[in-house]
Amino acid sequence: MAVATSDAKRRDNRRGRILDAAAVEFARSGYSATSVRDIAAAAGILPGSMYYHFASKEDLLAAVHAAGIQRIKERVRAAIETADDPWGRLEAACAAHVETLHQSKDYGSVIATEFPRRHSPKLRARMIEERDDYENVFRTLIDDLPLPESTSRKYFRLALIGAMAWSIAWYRPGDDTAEEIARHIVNLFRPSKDAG
Amino acid sequence: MAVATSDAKRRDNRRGRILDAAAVEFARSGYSATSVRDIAAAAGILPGSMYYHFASKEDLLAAVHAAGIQRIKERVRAAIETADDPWGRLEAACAAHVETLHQSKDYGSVIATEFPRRHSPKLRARMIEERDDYENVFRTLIDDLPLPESTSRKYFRLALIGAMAWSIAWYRPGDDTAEEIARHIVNLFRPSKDAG
DNA sequence: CCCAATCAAACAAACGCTTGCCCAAACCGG
DNA sequence: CCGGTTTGGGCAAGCGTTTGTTTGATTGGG
Repeated sequence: MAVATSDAKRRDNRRGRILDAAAVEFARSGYSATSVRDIAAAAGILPGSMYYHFASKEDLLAAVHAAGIQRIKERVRAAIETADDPWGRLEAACAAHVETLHQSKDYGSVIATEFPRRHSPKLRARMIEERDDYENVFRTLIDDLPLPESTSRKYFRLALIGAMAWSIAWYRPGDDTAEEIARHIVNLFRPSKDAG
Repeated sequence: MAVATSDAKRRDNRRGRILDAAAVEFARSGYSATSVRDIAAAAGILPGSMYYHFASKEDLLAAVHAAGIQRIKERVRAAIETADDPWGRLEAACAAHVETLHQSKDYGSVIATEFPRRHSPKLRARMIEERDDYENVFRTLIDDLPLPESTSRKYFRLALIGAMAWSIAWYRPGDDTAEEIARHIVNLFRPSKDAG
């Protein structure tokens, strides 16, 4: 049991290092512009060695995407617990979302950057499913908000997620923190602005 | 003069056909995943013939980007003229922006999809310059809005443009029209929601 | 001594790009 | 009008490189 765990841990470490390297490279250059050799070099292995752990480059992207969704979902879920009122919970969730998105060593920006449409049907379906599952967290949060009846909660969610995702296009280190960005964005969507 | 015009027209037509094809392919698959052979096939020429009109594949992207910015800027500028009040002008601008972004045969989605960071310094500088110039249109529009002092106009602009840009990630033909999407999004950003 | 894990090397295919050639239309002195 | 010349534009072919992937040998900890 202890041996099995150690084995699994080590395998995960190797696999994890490749996964980390792939996330960094995919985030920097995009999937198509990243070569298996780039990833291997960043992970400190030879290109062929990757294929012991992953069936293909596409499989690697799928793993990065799944891990990225899992992490951001965990962090957002944890952040929600720190607040009680609906708007506070949304703000906490957005702060965690933006923060995770901008950690370059993380998988976040791959999610905001790789469009499902551009990948094979199989991978596309997986990506959409995982994203929908994650976005349901926000769906619930937004359902709990006291909003005017005229406000479309669907567009609220899409616009909010879009505004946050787009931040990776303009954000530069040294700008505001992720928390400040999230607070500003949420405030824009708050009907009674004078409450902020 | 008439002959010269005809010559220029024909040259522009050839060049234009390659440009159109490149825009379509770049929009569908992204720059890196699009080959010169793909573009040539879509334009009905052989791969080598492209290099008579453009120095490189990167040059072709630069031309698509410049043309895309020019078109969307023209349309947004024209749309602004159709309204008088600040919020109406912003809504008209956003409708034109989203509409242009979603016309698949157009160059709009290349703008929202190709991140300057991922290209060579030279091209990156060009892209950023053109985008900034275009975004100044929105900067002016937003400056004219009557907003609470607590509202950051910078984040207003970034969030608004992000929300619209992200629509290419979720929009499917058959959904709402670009005008409806823009109206919904602008309403979300309007402080007095009951005015809509 | 075994077997999980990695390396070294190479594969075929696709890549961006270059070159040399060719045809048709435009040009222009006579 | 003519007919030689220029030239815009595309074709055919292939350059060297890089791509994702495979394979067979090798290694080292349990």
